Amino acid sequence: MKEMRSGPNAVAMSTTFPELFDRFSAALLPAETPDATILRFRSIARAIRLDSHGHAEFDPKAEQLAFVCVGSAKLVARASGGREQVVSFHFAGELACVPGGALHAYSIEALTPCELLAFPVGEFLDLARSEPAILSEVCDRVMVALHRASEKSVALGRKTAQERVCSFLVGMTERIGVRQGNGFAMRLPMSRRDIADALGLTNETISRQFAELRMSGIIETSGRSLVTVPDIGSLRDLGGYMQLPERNAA
Amino acid sequence: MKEMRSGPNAVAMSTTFPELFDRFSAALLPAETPDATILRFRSIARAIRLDSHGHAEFDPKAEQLAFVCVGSAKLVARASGGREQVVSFHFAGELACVPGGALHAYSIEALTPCELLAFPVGEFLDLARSEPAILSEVCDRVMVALHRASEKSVALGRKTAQERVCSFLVGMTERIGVRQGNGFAMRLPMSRRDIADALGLTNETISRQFAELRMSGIIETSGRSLVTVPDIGSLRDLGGYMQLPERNAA
DNA sequence: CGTACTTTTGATCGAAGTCAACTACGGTGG
DNA sequence: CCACCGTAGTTGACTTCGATCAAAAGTACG
Repeated sequence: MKEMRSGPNAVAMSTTFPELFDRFSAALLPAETPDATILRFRSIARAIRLDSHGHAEFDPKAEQLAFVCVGSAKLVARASGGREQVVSFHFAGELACVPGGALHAYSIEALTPCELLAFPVGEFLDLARSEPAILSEVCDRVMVALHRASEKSVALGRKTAQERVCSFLVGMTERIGVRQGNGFAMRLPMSRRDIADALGLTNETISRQFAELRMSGIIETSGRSLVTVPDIGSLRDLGGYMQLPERNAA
Repeated sequence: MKEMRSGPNAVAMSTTFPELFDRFSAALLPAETPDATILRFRSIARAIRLDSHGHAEFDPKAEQLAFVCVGSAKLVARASGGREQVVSFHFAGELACVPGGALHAYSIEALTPCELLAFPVGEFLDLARSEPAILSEVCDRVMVALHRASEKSVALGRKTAQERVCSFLVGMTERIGVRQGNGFAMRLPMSRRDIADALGLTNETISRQFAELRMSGIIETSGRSLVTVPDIGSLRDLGGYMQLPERNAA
């Protein structure tokens, strides 16, 4: 029971536990799941409510699955010397895997007010085993996370600052962008610093890259968080991606 | 059937398909799996035999699961300008996830002569759904891969060259090292260049870091591939890891 | 035993980091 | 509603770590 500790900004909020759990079960538990199983998932779920910038630390030995019910969050790893790496960003409806027994310290931090359900992986998978459809859904989601991590390692390992920023923006338009003519508009919930920590850069470098992209008309910004991309193609061209030979009709 | 294309070094080798498949099924299919299911796995498995440095390209649209039956391999992503990132190394008995529909081009390349079984993910998971134990095992392995990727992104995003090399060596001792007194010895199947491509550095930098570690007595080397680590603790201290507060007895 | 490739070592360069100062956004209270 | 203030973001000057370019030395292969 002591395995989760919430940070200073952890705060009571509106949504009730049943409401949170409903969002989880709507997303991950198939309709035909027996009530008994649902109840057992309920009994291992732990609600975490975070104010903006609030953070949740977990027992470093116990791996967790965290379902984001509302809001958005980042999964952060800490290395020596206070260095932070944002491993992934997560939006409502997504599942985050918080490693246990790792050599870095992981935590989940809220980008916006945020409500999560955390499950110890072991017990979660034990239950899921009784319902292949759940296991299959979890497996799919973990694979998506792995693919994102693979793509990201290319950026972190081999790309320039500009390419990293462009790939980041391409990825974000796909996840939270709303179509706008030829391009996209989006409200980024994370700070320049968060972006820097995700891309292995500094906030100054992010700022400079945003400035350049603004100059060349690739993006427009308004306020701290609103970004519009008039033409997603030119942004993608700057992402350092492999030019795929496939060019046939969909 | 045209989804897999083997490179110039793909070559015929000793192990027969039934032998390869047995290794796969011993690792991933539980004893109680019905013969019909085993047969269906067999029918979607595709054997890939690679000479040292041979490579296998896959249909970029179709995600694959590749089980390494014998030998060792690297999962490589290619970005524009011929840049390569080694996403992960894999040894016999491990499962590699080759992303499909990605913005980079992925391939598997042999470090040593190597034999794989490749499965299209969709069909694989369809079959696995009938046997929760298989799904559960795959899920576990994919999570391990995700954790490694998370830890690696800390290295790529926030660590110095020396810290990256030390974390790499720490990870390798855990995977292929053989205990030797206080430390470990191992034969690294990958070249300096492979290590560089995995750590987001150059082969020159790897060479220089190895030289420094040799100087300070942290490692000893013999020939190109033999590395011994007299004291794993001092190597770990240089890895830039979080100094975990946990210091209690096991 | 020779030869081709990998590794090592050295010298120089450049992209991003660091340090510092200034600006502007957006939330709070008057 | 507007003025104020703290934080986040921007911009500039300089530094640094690892990349790049080049050449020598070492391995392991035929």
